[in-house]
Amino acid sequence: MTRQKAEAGQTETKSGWKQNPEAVKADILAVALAEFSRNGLSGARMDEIAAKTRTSKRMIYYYFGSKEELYQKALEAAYAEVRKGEEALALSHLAPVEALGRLAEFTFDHHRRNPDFIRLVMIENIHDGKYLEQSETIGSLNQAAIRNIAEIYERGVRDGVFRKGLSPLRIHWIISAISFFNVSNQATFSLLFGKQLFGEAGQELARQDAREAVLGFVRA
Amino acid sequence: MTRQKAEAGQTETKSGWKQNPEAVKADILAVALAEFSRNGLSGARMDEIAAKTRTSKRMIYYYFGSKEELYQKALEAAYAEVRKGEEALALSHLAPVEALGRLAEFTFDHHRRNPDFIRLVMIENIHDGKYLEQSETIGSLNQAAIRNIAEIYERGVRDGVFRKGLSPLRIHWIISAISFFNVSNQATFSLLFGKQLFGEAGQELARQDAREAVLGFVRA
DNA sequence: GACTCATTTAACCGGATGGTACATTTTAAT
DNA sequence: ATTAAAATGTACCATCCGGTTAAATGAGTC
Repeated sequence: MTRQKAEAGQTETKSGWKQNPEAVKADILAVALAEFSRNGLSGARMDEIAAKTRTSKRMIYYYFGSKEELYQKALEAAYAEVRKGEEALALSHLAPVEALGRLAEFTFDHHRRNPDFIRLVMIENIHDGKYLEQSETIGSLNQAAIRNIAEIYERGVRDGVFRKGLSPLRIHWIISAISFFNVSNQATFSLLFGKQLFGEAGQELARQDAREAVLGFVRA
Repeated sequence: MTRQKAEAGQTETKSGWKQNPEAVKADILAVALAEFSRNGLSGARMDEIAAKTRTSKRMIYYYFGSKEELYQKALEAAYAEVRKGEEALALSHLAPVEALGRLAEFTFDHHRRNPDFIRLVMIENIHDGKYLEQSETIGSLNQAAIRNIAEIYERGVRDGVFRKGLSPLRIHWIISAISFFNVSNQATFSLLFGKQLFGEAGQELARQDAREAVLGFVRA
C-alpha cells in the first residue's frame, strides 16, 4: 500500500498527467486504512480522509460508493498486506521444537510490526466481524498458517517431543492470542500494571515468554 | 450495576417518588455501559442512550456533563463491576500447580462471562487508554491479582515444581492474553478459521488449553 | 477533430447529533 | 408558609457529516 502510494506520487509528479485511477484508488485506500485504524468506522471522518488524500471526497464516493464500503475495502487491503509479510518463513528443515519456537517468535514480531492492522482487527471485532464476513477475499492464505503448524506438529509428535491429542488450530490460537494481546492491550495493560513489559527489554522478555508458553503447551 | 438498577426500579415503583438521583445515575450508567460497549465512543448516540433510560437526555448532561465524561464514568463502573467478580477465590490452600491451573481456568471463565466489559476494554485500547488514564479509580484492586499470583508462584518455586526467573506480572500477562483474546477476537478468528473452538465443546477444550499453556509456561 | 466515456471539480444539502436555554417541579431547611 | 437549592421536562439550536447534483475536463477512437 505505502509502496504503491509512493510510486503513484512519483508518476504524477514526473508526467503531470491527471488521470491515474489505480494510483488514486491506492492513495485513498492507504489514507482510509490509517484513518479507520486510528478512529474506527464511526470515528473516522470522510472529509478528513479526503483532505489527507491527493484527491477529493467526490472521488472516494466515485470509486468506493460509501463509507462502509471504503472501510471494508481498507480492511481487505490490510489483511492482504499483512499476509504478504507472513510468507517466506522456511521452517521444515528445523527440528520441531526449534521450528515451533521460531514460528512463535516470528508471529510475535510480525504482530508488533503491524499495529495499524491489529487496531483494524480490533475494530472489526467490535463490529462482530460483519464487514469481514461480507468480504470475498478472506479464506485464502490463512489456512496456510494452519498447514504450516500442522507439518511441524506432526513431526514433533512423531519424534516424541510433542504430546498427542492437540490440533494445529489450537496451537495457532495460543500463538495468536499472546502475539495479538501484546499489541492490542498495550495501553490498558501498561496503565494497570506498569510499562515494564513494553519497553525494549520487556518486549524481549515477552517474546521469549511467548515462545516458552507455546512450547510448554505442546511439549510431551 | 444491574442489581442496583433493579432496586432503583422497585423503589420508584413502590413509592411513586419522583426524585431519586442515585437511581437515575445508576440507570444512566447501566444504559451507557451497554451502548458504548456495543457501538464505541463515537458510535454510541446520546439520544439512543437517553431513550433507553428511564430519564431524559437533559438529565444525562445534568449529571455527567458530556458524552466523553459519561463514557469515562461508564468505563470506571465496568472495571469496578468486574473487579467484584474477581474476589473470593481461595487458592492458597491448594498445591501450586493446582492453584495456578484453577486461577487460569477461573480467569478464562471470568472473561467469558463479561463480554461487554471486554468490548469496552477493546474500545478503550483503540483510544490508547486516554480515558482510563484520566480516571482516578484505577490502580487499586488490579495489584491484588498480581499478589495472588506471586504467592502461588513463590510456593511453586520453593517446591521445585515451577522454574525460577519468572515474574508474577509475566504470568498474569500470559493468562490475560489467552483469556482476553478468546473473547475479543472470537468474531474474526472464527471467520478465518471456523467456529470449532467457540462452541460448547470447543470452549471446554480452550479452557483446558489455557490451563495447560500457563502451566507449561511455568513448570520446571 | 468530433464523439464518447471515464474521470475530476466545486458547490451544495438535509438529516443526524451533541449540547443548551428556560421554565417548572420537588425537596429540605427555616 | 417561605425560600433556596437540587432535580426535571420541553423545546430548541448550531454544527457536523455522509452523501449528492451538475457541470467540466481529459483521453482514447474513428
